[in-house]
Amino acid sequence: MEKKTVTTKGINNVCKHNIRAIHDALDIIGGKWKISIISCLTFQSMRYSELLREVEGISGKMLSRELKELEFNQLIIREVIDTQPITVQYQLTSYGETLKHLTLTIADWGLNHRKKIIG
Amino acid sequence: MEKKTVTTKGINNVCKHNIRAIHDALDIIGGKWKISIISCLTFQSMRYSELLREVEGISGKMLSRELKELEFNQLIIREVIDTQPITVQYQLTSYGETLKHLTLTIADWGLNHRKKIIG
DNA sequence: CAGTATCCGGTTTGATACTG
DNA sequence: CAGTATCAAACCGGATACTG
Repeated sequence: MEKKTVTTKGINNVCKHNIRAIHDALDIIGGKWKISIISCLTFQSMRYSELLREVEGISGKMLSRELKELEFNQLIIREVIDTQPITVQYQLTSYGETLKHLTLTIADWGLNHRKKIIG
Repeated sequence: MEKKTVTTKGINNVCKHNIRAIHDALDIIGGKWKISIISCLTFQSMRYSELLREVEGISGKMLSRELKELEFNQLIIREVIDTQPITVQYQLTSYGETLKHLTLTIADWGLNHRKKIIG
């Protein structure tokens, strides 16, 4: 029951605890493009081809793969619209919207970082 | 000057703008382990071997590689302590500490996510 | 202790061509 | 339009052995 030992253990537990939580989060949103896609859909729902244009650098293969995973994890909904030819609209679920704060936090930091290194 | 056009362009610009910012951020903190390492060092500075224990699953090779990159980007400081044998202490820079909010946000979401899927 | 060097299989990713 | 199939290249990352 020595105080220092208890404190250290306390910190280490918080640390491991957080790492586990981070790991859980990154399992879902940790891909190379997922945060970007979610961020996009935060502003408005979009079609496949729109996302392809908006998410700079992503290939079609990667986009459909990442979308599939996001859908599987119930962060987005895929809606097929019966036009000719068909179009597909992607939108965040309400669960996906719980990531809004997270994506904004990352974007904020990235913006400040760019300011810092580019000046 | 039609209103709808202006609005749409505005949204798209915000979208691309955010994606660029996210991309900038992920360049720095997007590795498999970086957020976890930073989260760890948020609580206290640590030695190499302590990090190896705390960051579950990481290998020595990956840890030193990630630490090198974090140091290069001035998020952490590596301090060699002249014991016998030498020990090395890693700590966040004040710039690295600007990531505190971000890591907590991710950990929070991950925690809630675990609650959701495990119940 | 705190790493580095090497080997090597597995995964990720891009380019391109193709489909309904 | 919204994808899928296939191949090849690049990268990731573990195990092991080694160094100062």
